[in-house]
Amino acid sequence: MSIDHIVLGLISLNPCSGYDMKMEFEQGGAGMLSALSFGSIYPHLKQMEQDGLVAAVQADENGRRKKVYELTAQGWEELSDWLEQRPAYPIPMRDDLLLKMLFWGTAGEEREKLITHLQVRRTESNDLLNYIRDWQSNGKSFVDEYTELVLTYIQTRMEAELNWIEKAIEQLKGEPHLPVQDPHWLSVLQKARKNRALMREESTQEE
Amino acid sequence: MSIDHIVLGLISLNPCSGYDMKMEFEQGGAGMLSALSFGSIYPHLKQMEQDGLVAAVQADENGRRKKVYELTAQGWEELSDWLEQRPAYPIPMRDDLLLKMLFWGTAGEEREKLITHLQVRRTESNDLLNYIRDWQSNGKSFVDEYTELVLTYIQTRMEAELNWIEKAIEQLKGEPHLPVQDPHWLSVLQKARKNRALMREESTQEE
DNA sequence: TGCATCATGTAAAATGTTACATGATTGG
DNA sequence: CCAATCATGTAACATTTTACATGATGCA
Repeated sequence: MSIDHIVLGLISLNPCSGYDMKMEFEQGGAGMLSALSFGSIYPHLKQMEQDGLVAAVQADENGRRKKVYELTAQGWEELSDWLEQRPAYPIPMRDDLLLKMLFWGTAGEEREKLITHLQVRRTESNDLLNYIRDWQSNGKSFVDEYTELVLTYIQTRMEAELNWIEKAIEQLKGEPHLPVQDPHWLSVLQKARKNRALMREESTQEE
Repeated sequence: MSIDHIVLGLISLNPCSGYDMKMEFEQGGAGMLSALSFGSIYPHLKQMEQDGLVAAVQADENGRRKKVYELTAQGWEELSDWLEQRPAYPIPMRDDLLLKMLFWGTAGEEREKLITHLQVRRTESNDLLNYIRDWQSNGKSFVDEYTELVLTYIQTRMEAELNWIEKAIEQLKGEPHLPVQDPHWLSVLQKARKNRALMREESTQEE
């Protein structure tokens, strides 16, 4: 997969300009699956035009100069080739909240703070879920059978996340659990390690 | 969030070397949330040592030279600061399969091929799910209450995905649906656009 | 008139990956 | 003894974002 394929796909839905694409990423449906900046979009379009994948038509919409791109035969070809290729398995999502939770215990952070993080996430995910629900019946966007399946996927994923958040918050409001599995006694050693580091700091400052 | 924070977190779990971290990303639990290469890990560790966030101890494990890193007081501090900061909302996941589905209709691809893609994905996701289930009771890895919640999250997400795949395959085996929402008649215009592009190609070749 | 939005583009800076170089040790 | 794995590191390369430059139009 590459940016070029996403660009090709967007144009296949509807001929559009670089600016239109950016809007699609920021406010449209494509934004849920990818993000792209102007500094990336324009040079790519330029290159793709040189390669004969897309063709620009100088269009003037409401008197505003605009370069609207359409796919060439070669562009349709390339898009089709990509679609048929076996999709790459998604690379791990770098999720700040989850990553923090992984280290929450050893760093000895307060449970209350983590609950707050989860509540914030709940609000944000809920907003996004509502946005997607609106989106597929907003009367403006193109939604075919395949798009609908993608939207269902994202909704399902969001709903599963919200359920999990609810349960996680409930659990964290209760008493802390002991480690489930800790064959090397890391949770025990960890406190000593941290204290040692802090001690060393003190003695250095005393010098 | 940055790589430094992930590195700090990994060391907080257990003092380790650059090589250990890579292994953790490839085969351990951290790999589900992030990926990192040697070319990224080593320079970062070097920089972080200079900045006083970590300290290297020349350790020899089984006669093999090894640089094991431990957090300094400043390192613990920095980790703690990051953990308390409001987590960034995860950036859109660039999922090849979903992206392809978004463009499947306009490109006029065959439904059978998409079903195959979904079946492959089902197998891969199923393998990953089994791996995670094993992981939390493999007798080797550290799993505390927070880690367990993260693992539950990933499992929930995977199960939701597998359910969705099942339903999607069923639907695609049936008759195609008409677009749910298409205010600008894109699906109608699209065929003409593609044909026009292909025609132009032919006439060019004839010259 | 002046600010927000539309619209395109470039160059510098940041960031990360791939490929390579190096060398020790374990196990078949 | 030779291949695989352990282990660290660098430099070239690829890619992307950020910041900046430019200019037109709509509207208050």
